[in-house]
Amino acid sequence: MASKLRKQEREVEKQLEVIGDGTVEVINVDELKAKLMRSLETGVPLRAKLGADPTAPDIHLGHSVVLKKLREIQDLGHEVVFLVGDFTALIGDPSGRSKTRPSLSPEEVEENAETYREQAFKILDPEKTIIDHNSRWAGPMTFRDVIELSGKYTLARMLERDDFRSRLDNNRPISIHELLYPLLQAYDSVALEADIELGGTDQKFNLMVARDIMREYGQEPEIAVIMPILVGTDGARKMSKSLGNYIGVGEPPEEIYGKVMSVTDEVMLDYYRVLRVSSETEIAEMEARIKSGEINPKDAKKELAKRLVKAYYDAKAAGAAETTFEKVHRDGGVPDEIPGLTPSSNPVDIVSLIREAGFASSNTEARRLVSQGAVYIDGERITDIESEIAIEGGEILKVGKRRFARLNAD
RNA sequence: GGAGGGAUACCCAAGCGGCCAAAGGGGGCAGGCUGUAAACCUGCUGGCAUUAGCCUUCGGGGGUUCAAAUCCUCCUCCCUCCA
Repeated sequence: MASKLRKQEREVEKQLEVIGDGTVEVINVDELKAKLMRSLETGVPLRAKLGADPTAPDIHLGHSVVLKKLREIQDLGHEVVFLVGDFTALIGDPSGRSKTRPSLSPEEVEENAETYREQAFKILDPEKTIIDHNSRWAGPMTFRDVIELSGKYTLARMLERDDFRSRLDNNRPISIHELLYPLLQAYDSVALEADIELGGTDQKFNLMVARDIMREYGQEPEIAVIMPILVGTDGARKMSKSLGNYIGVGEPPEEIYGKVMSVTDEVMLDYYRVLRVSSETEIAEMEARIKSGEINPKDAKKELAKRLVKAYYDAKAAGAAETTFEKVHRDGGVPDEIPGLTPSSNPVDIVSLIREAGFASSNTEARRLVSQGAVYIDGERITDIESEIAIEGGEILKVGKRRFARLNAD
């Protein structure tokens, strides 16, 4: 009996470690411990929730931080609910910014959600993931229900949120529905009776509200597992699709590889850490070696790029992406696979050729590229805007460092 | 209900009668260098034609003027304050 108990304790400790690894914060660890203990005793898995806003369907490395944690929890045998915020999406824009997002139709939401799911399942185990939609309970809610829900929270507490506080202080607008948002999200947890909710640090406030609201509804508050936010490829702002500084998990291998390579050395180290590509000790060691000059940061970055491609494709794709990258960027060569192009006339003037290849959106831009020395045919730089190119077939048009087309004689 | 502020190119933001295709920054693109699509330096960044030049753009319409992003007027939208 005593040994069984000890075994359980060890299991709980193990799970706590797995869940806590790489997090910024777990609120609250003691409560989590109690939940885990009870789960082991009763054999009922915990239910972990992740809310997904189906407005921007491309899952990127930033999302992967949270999804990966969810997968780990899943692998511990717990239940994972992937909650599509279709109802919230129909209302409009909840977060920060002033710009109103156009409301989406249910069809659009479903379409986005489908893409989202597909990509999320590159990380989550599709067999063990429960998909739900918050319209299921939020839709039938009456105004009366909403008032009741609103009555469980105060403005003062809402204003604890930095975002709201600073907007209020700076005389910037806060619309009412924005105040409702955390409540709605919190209610999702009530409806699901979630044990755990995942989120980035930017979600901390919402997660705390959820805990409070759950208590108000007589439930045990969920555990907030808070993950770090991943910085975008620009190294300045958080990774997000709308900022265009993201690396999508659904992008082609060469693209992922290349984008990782374009990131600064500093961001690279951050990616190693936040994406937990290596263990903390390995990363620390690597960092020291880079500092001492023992390792070239470039090689560390290549390793990162390769591992990430491997995570979303396989080792073969990673190798191929690396080969292509080396060929193009180190050796100034040509990738194996490049799109073909049959010009509308032969010979063609260089400006039309560039435009037909889609490498410039106007003649002026095409001319600019030529005069900047960005254009090559078979490795030979074209500097004369008037150049007429006679095509025999097989010539390689290169514009800039990374845009290629193979020309066909027609 | 009252008073005020604002809308400028991909984004932020100057300009407030001509010298404005419109400062500056960001982003993007290109070149150089390199360790790479890092960092750094330089250039370009409305379109057509590239010689000159022409056309379109400063929330929308209408005006004033030889000439407007800049002045007047109406409209639309956004924000703030007072009530």
